Amino acid sequence: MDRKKIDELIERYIKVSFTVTKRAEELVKCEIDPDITNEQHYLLRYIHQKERCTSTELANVFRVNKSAITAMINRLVEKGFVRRIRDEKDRRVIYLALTEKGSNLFASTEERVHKVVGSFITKFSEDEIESFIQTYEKLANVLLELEVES
Amino acid sequence: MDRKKIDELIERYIKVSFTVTKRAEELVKCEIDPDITNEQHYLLRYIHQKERCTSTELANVFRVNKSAITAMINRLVEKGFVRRIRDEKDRRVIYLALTEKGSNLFASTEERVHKVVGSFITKFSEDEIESFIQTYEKLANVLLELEVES
DNA sequence: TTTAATAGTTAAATAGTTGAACTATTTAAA
DNA sequence: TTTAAATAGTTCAACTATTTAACTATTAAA
Repeated sequence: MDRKKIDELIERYIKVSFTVTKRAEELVKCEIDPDITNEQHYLLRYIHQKERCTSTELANVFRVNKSAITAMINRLVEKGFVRRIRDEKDRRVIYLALTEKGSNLFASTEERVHKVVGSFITKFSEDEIESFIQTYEKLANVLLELEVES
Repeated sequence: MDRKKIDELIERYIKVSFTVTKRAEELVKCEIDPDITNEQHYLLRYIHQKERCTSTELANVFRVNKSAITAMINRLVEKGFVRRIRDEKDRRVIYLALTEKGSNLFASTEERVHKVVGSFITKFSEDEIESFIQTYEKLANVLLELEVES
């Protein structure tokens, strides 16, 4: 691959990822309950998927400091969507889980988010979207592997 | 495409885009001058590319209210990276442009960002990355067309 | 049994964001 | 032509998200 082509691809990637990220965030915002933010919805998604998890785990997955997680989780706890459960074996650890209310909010919101994502994905052929996502997943794995080095 | 496959693709897309976005933001942050934020770098990039633009245009491209742009541009002006230029024909309009200092900062930062993006892109074959970006661009266009409807 | 490390919180500071109210200016309508 | 509507941008208050440093509590290791 020659230098010129590489530079062209880099420029295109930077531009397109900017556009898609901004627009996708906006679409998600339209679908979620106005009572929560996009980031809060992503937290609910992660906790839902794991059933329960710790602040340290969230900080690592969301790439922020633990204190940022404390602040966001506090808001979700205040709103009654998340609860803290102290580990009885290791009393330093506090597990986070969705409440009934949080679970319901997540389910109904995620259904709308799925619909809107689906409305775009179905504009592509199965082959095209499958190979797109495969490359995207490879890229994600490359980025995830970096962590080992740091 | 059957329902089950669609749902699988949606799940994979949501997951992978989350991961890549978070990790990419983190990498950019490592490369940019600690004196500016990622969003500020993206503003510098856009203004650089357009040579000059307005707040209204930035608000539309960055998908935020104009008052958010005012706040961010104020910070960049205070730091001496951006200057405001009043349009003499239509005195409501204020053009934004990079200063010499802003231009230099952007150039050196963008070089590092290019390098790090390049280090990932070159892990893929030209064919694979070309078709990945093509689909990504199609997706961006689908999202950009929505604007007309709203 | 001190010392290290780990898990999480608090507090101060800053960036980014929205929404409403505002100024200034230009365009359009009566 | 004068008044009303639209446009461009700013200000302000309130809020979320974030970092860094200092902190508490608890567990693991020397």
